[in-house]
Amino acid sequence: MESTAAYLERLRPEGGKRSSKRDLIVNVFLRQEGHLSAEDLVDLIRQEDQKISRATVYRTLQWMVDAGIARKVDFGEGRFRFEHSYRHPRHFHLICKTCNTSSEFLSSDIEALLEEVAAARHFAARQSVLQIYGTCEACRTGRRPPAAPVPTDVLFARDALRIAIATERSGLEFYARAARTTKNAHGRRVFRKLAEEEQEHLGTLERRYQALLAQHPELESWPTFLFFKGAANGLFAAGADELSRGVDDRQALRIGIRCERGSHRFFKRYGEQFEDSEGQRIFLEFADEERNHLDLLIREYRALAGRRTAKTRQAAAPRAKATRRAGAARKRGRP
Amino acid sequence: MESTAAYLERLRPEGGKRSSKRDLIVNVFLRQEGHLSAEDLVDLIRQEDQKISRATVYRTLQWMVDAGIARKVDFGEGRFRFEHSYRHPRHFHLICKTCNTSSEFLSSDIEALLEEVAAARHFAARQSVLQIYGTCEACRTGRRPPAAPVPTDVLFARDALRIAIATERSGLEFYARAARTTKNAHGRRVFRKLAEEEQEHLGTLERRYQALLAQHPELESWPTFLFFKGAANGLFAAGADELSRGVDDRQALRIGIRCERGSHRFFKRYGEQFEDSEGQRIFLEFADEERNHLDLLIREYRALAGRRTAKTRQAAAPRAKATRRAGAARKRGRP
DNA sequence: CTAGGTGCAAATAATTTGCAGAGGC
DNA sequence: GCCTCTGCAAATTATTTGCACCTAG
Repeated sequence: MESTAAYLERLRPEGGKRSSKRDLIVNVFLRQEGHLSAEDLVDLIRQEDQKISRATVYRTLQWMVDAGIARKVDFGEGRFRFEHSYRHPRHFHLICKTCNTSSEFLSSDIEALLEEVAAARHFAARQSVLQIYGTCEACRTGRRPPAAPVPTDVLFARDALRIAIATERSGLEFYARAARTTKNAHGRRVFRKLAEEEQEHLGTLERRYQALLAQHPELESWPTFLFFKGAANGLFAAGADELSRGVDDRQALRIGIRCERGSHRFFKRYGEQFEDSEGQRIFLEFADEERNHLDLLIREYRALAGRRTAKTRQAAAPRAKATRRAGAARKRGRP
Repeated sequence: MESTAAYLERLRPEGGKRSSKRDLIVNVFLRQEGHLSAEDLVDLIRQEDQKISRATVYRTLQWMVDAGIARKVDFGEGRFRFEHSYRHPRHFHLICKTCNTSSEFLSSDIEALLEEVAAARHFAARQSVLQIYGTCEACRTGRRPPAAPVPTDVLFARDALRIAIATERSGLEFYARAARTTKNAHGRRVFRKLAEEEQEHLGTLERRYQALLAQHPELESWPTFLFFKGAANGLFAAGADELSRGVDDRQALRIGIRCERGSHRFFKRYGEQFEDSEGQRIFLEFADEERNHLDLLIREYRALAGRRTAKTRQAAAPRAKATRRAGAARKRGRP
């Protein structure tokens, strides 16, 4: 995992000079978890160095924002707060007006809808700010939230893994069922192979999830950070549903392709947008895995469609539609 | 349609005194369309009365916010802007950093996802702020946007009508197809009756849409304000799709019930949340219409399920599931 | 030695407040 | 007459800037 020192070295702008003051401010800032106002940070700094000027803190904050180390956030309080990007993915905020705390979440579904809105208006979106104001659970019930805070990137990784696991699990179920129901011997082999691959991926993911849990024992007590309906709950579940209504091997393959494509997109989206830390590695790896599934499915689909086309060409001939679809699938596959 | 005077009378707080200064400020403010800063408003006011103090403008803005006449919005500029609620539904913002203009949209799908996130965190949401920052079409292409601005509530009404029309249209298609495919004579009558009702509603809605268009000739040149996939594109289209794969009358009714329930919820959501103007009336009327469809479908479903249950009870007996579902539907229906 | 970096104090910018007088009910 | 509203000027708050000095490269 990348250290704060390596992270800073990577982001430090060209032509700047080192300075012990700035280093102190940056280090104190990166040690914090929450959303600090400039004043908060001045107070923290003053605990270690009485003489640092407010102006220097402001200037250093601006420097960090320019370098991409910090993000300036506006909770409508009439002043800005700052959060660091180190091991801290992009996110939205829930802001409690009672205790003035904020918690974070990310929703892939919302992000997708935002993109659609921007596209419909021909608007080149660069950044989205989403804040839900209200009262948090702790303030309404009096219960205190769990003690030790978990870094956001860990929550992100946890949820990404959960989504991946759920996806692979329903994928496994889907292919296992397909293997059971198909009458065609080759089809059975294909689906069984796919089911085995899913089984293996599933094992890898579950081990990784357990490892993450071992590192952060309280991890599971924290609420969902990353919301996403697109993969497991949406696509694969619908696919399994369609399957249970009885489809042929070709349709089953097509459903599989649709599902794998959806989850590949999900992992790619978040892998690419990750600025730092473990997250990017995990996600791009998942994206690759999904891509491999997709390729396999497309190859199989192509072969199956070809065989069918040949067979039906001998008998009657109304399979043109299926052949065209196979052609479209080929175009989207690898060369 | 409610006048500004009636609107103010309704919202004016108890125990306050009239004042010609405040009246002037409020009236000038309500005449504006965009998002004004306090300074903008001072400049506008000074054109009509040189002596009005900046402090009074600030105090009046606060008074309007408290009364619900104005909303304070923060575009991250370091100062607040204000927009009035008169004929101006809740919305989100697209903010162009180049020309500093903002345009508005609303997405029922995003709002639904926000509610889910808040519920998952046990967070009592009171208000959501969503801003997409970037560059607008006009700034990128140099083309100027259409001249005469259309009030937001009119755009809202237009899109609501479009959604309603699309919903009714696919509902009509759905029922017409169901009437055509069912073998059962009673089922044919039921679906034909439903199709006729949809036809009539469709006519009403289309006339209303035309009337709105007559009032605002440039209306159709404005981009979508209200985004919603839940009704026409989502539910009914999926329903029609299911139907085309061949379902029996009972299933068709169940699909209809699901669709009508979805669109009823949509209209109720926006009808209830409307603060003012035409919008609320239109939406609640739509909600009622959808509710009537829903009731009719539930009655028919109940009757059909009853008949089936009686019939199958005579022959074999594995219909318990269907009867239980009919019972659940009854609970949700009117007494 | 020289371009940044820093501290201090003053400037700015948006908004609020204390207070004395004006005005509606 | 009382209580609210208004104008003016001063205060407050968050942030930036001018300037003289300091320090790393």
